[in-house]
Amino acid sequence: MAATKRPTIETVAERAGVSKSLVSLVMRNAPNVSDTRRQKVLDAAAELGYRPNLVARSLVERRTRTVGVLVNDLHNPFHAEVIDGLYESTHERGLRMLLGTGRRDPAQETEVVESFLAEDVDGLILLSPAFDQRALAGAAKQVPTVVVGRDDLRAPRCDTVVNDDEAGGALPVDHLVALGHRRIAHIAAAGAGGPRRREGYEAAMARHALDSIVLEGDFTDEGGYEGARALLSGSRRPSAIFACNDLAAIGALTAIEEAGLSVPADISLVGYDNSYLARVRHISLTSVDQPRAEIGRLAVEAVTERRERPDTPARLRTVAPHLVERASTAPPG
Amino acid sequence: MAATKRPTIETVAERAGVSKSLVSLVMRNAPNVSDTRRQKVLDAAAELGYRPNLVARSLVERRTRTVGVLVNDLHNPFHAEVIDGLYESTHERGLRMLLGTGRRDPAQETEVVESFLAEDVDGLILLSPAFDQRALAGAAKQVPTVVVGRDDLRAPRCDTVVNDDEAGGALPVDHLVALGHRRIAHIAAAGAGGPRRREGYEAAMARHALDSIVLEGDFTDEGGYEGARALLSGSRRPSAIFACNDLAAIGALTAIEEAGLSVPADISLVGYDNSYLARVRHISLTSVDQPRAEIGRLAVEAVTERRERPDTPARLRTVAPHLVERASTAPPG
DNA sequence: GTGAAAGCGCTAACAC
DNA sequence: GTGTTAGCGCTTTCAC
Repeated sequence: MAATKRPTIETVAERAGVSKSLVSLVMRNAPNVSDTRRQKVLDAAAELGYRPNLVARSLVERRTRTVGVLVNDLHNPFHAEVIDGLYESTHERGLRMLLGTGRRDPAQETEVVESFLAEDVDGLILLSPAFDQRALAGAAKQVPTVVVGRDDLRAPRCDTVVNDDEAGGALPVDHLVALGHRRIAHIAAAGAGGPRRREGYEAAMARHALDSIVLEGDFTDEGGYEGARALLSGSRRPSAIFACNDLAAIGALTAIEEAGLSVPADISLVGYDNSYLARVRHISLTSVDQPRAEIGRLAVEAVTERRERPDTPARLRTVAPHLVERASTAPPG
Repeated sequence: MAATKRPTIETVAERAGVSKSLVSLVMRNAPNVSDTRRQKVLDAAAELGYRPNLVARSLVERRTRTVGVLVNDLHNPFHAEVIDGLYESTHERGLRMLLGTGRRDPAQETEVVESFLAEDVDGLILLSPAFDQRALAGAAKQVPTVVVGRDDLRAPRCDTVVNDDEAGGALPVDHLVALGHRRIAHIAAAGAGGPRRREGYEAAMARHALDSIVLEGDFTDEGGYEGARALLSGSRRPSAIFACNDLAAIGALTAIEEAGLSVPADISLVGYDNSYLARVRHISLTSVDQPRAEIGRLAVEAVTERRERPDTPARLRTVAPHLVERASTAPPG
């Protein structure tokens, strides 16, 4: 602050009695420096509390070692965990992380991306953006860009990292069938991985020669609640419900209990995301887990690889989901 | 990327046939520019897709318009929401947000703060840091620093923003007493606001001439579960339980149901944080809300104010919690 | 191995 | 109102 001025490379050079370039080399652990002088510089730097100014370094290197992460919804616990994974891998590679959110509004998201670009970020990571194709293509032209969580949004030189939602949609079916269930319903959702999960569910049901029972819902508590109510009021009640995500599953749980039924005695329930919610003992929801840390790792890898080879074709990276069994599923009563 | 080089202020100046400084003024909406030339510059910039290089600007202005936010645990839904509030207010003031996490390890946190300082951030916002006094004082000496969520960590020129946990601890008691409860237990926790909440609880109980019943737990599901089990197995069962946070309340809920009792018929239950969990209909937990958006707003305000007047004494900003009533509390059966 | 000099893209004085 | 000049603090040729 006002009090003490931040020391510069020049101050250190004078103090150590060497040139600025030598200090620069030492601060970056360059190999070709004699041990005596290196130590001299290090001592001087330590005494002065010198820290290289990253802004100046970024300017001259024309790279900031920063990635811009755009998240459409920070409240979503799933995203929070992906961010955590992202942070881990950026940190490992010595990258910093700039965070922005567009609140699901394409105009705001564009604005955030613009500011990332102005900042000269090394890469852009977009978590389930609400973005349109054009905006994405524009960004991808300027900087390594990767979309996470949507595989319907493509652009040249823009990489994608997704969980294999189709495989994920099949897992609950296989699990429930193995337990003995035959009437397995799905509460579906549009957007993000919803349709893919549904496709996976339907394919798996067909594979087991069972009839699909699909109800349109959404990714919310409310959507799951309404969906389950509709299912329970129908003529032939399902013995198991697979909801599009954990939150919808909890909504379904509420409806099931309100109907005087219990989980898993009367109805088995499966969610998706293996979020915080699913892990709470009181809920203990069987759920499909997306490996978040790996998603983060792959996204950062995509950015760094594209920096090195900007013109390789856009690549889709997929991670495999797996089922985590908990107390909400059991053989049919 | 490699393909198109990013245009600079010079390119725009040539294209528009004016000087660099004029372009600079226009890009920052300076008032004293004639409309004709302003438009000329704007057109040239648009044609070239020019965007001022923020890194260069930061270097010369000696400020980055960036705040570094250190969060000890991104998984914690409470923090995620504070970050959201923080983002809102930084965004409003044209600040960008750099995010880092130290995973509750003081050494890692220090490292993150070091990198923020090297980056020349305008301010530091630390969410419940695991930091020690010394490290904090060091940071606060260099840049406006504010600690959020801990009031036991002070340093000169370092501001603090906390929820008034003591007041928050009293709210559930008043609410429960109003409903007719007299045997109200508290599951306490050490760390963060735990002790203050407990003090608030104890003071309120005393005020109502009731005996405190406190059980040491922690901020986890498990802690709440064990705490509630102990309370339920005691000779005189409480008619209401106030847990140190929502997660512990959910743990207590599990224990209560396992004991064959129900909420709120047999036991009323109150949590703290009014998190995502409390709002899920299936849980519908009465809980003490900390105004997260306001916390974020105050933290950013603290940073900007201290930038202007670095030497004002450290200031503690407090926000008032309030109780959100839901289905988990009712008059004693 | 080490130092001198140039310049990254921008803003801020200062002239006109 | 507008243009010119001098840096911001660093890395990077390029000599030595």
